[in-house]
Amino acid sequence: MSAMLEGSTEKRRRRSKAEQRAESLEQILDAAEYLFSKNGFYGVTLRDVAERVGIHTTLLHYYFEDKRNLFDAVFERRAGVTCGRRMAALEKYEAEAGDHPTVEGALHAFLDTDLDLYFEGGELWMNYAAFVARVSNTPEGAMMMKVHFDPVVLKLISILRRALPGYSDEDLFWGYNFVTGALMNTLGRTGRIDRLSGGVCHSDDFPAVKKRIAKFMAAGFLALKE
Amino acid sequence: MSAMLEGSTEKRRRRSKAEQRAESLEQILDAAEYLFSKNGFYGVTLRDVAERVGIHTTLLHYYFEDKRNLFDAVFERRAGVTCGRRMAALEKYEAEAGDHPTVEGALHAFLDTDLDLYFEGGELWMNYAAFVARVSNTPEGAMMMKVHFDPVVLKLISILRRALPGYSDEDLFWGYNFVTGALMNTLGRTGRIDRLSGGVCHSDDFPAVKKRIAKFMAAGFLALKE
DNA sequence: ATTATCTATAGATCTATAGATAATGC
DNA sequence: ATTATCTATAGATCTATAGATAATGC
Repeated sequence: MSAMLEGSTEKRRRRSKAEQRAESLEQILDAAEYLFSKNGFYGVTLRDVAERVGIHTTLLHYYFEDKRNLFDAVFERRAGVTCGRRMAALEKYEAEAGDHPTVEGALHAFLDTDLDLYFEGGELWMNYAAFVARVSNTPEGAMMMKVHFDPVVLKLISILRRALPGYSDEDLFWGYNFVTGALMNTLGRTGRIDRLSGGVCHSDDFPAVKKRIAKFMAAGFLALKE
Repeated sequence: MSAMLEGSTEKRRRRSKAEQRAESLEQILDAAEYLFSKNGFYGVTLRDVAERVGIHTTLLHYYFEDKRNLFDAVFERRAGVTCGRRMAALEKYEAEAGDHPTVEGALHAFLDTDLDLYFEGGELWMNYAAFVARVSNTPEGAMMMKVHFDPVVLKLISILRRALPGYSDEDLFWGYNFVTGALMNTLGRTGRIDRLSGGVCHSDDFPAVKKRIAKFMAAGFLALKE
C-alpha cells in the first residue's frame, strides 16, 4: 500500500526534495480523495487522512494549510483533466458533425469520454468520480462545479440546441438535469444497484453503463418534443 | 418560527404531556431534517439542531438517545408515507392497465406520485426530499433505502418487465439506475440548474420536472431495445 | 407521581500552531 | 541553508451522562 513509490530502475535512489514533495502531495490527495468520497467533508478528519497515508497530521497543514484547502485541492487536481477531455471531445464531434449534429452523438462525446476516463484510469480515478458525485449533491459542492464544469456543460447544451431546433431552453436544461443525475448516480457507486438487482448489475460496471446511457438519454430528449 | 403550535380554538390551553411530547418530537425532527438535508450526518451537530428548535441539547438525547438514532428517525418518519403512496399508485396502475401496461404509465405512477407529494406537502416535505436525495448518495444511505424503498422499486421493475418483454434484467435495472439518478438530482435542489441555466430553470420547480420526467425516461427505456 | 426540560460536567476528539529534529541542497 | 517531518500542546467543540428543577397527571 505504500510500496507504490518504487518503479525506478535504481534500487534505492535518494529522493530529491522536489520528488519527496510531489510524492507526499499525491499520497495525501489520494487518501483524502478516497475518504471524502466515502464520508464527505465533515465525515473525514485530518487524522483519518494522515493515518491512511502513514504520516503525521501536522504535515497536512504544512502542505495544505487547512482542511477546506485540502478538500478543494482534491477537487481541483483532476477537474481540469476531465473537463478538458470532454471539451475536446465535444469540439471534435461538433467539427465532424458539421451542420447536422445529433443528440446521441453529442451525448456520446459528453458521457462516454468521462466514463472511459474513470474506468480506464483505475482505482484512483474511480475514487475521484465518486468524490465528484458526492460533492455535486451538496449545496456547496454544486457551487464548486461552476468554474470547471459549467463551460463543458454549456458547450453540450449549445450542440443540443442545434440538434433540437424548436426546443426551449427549459427543455434542454431539464433534460440535462436528468442526464447528469443519471451519470452522478452511476459515478457514486454506492452498491445500491448491486443489492437491488440481486447481483445482476454491479456498481463498478461502467462499460455496462456506457453501452446504454447515451442512447437512453438521447431518446429521452427526442421524446420531449410536443 | 415557533408559533406554529397554535391552531386550536382555545387561546392558551394547557398542553397535555402527550401533546407536548408530540410537538417536541415533530419540531426536533423538522429541524434535524432540514439541517441534515443541507449538511449531511457529520455536518450537523446536535447543538445545531437544538439551537434551531430553541431547546437544550440534552433534550435530544432524552427523546432520541443518540445522534444516529435521530438521523434514522428523520429517515423513518416519512419513508412509510412516500413508499406506501407509490406502491398504491403502482398497484392501481397495474390493475387498470390489465394485460398491457406501458413503461410510461408505470413511470408516471412511480415518479409523479412522489413529486406531487413533495411539492404539495410544502416546505417540510421538500426538505425530506432533499434529505433522501442526499442520503441516497452515500454508501450507508444506500443501505438505509433497502427496507422501505426496495419493495416499491421492485414493483416498478416487475411492471416494466411485463411492459418490455424480451428485455434483460440488466437493461431494466440500469434503466432504473438512470431514472432514480434523475429523480434524486431533482429532489436535491442544490440550485445548480438555476445558476447553470442562468435563471431559466428553478430547482424548486417540480411541476416542470413532472411534466417531462416520465415521458423522457420511458423513451429512454424503449431505446434500449436492440 | 410521572414526564419534560435544564444545569453541570466528563471525556473524547478535532483543527490548528509553535517550535524542534531530520533529511536534502550547494 | 532550506525543506520535510515530527513533538507538544492550545483551544474549541462535540457527544453523552448524571442529576436537579419545573411542569402536568390523578
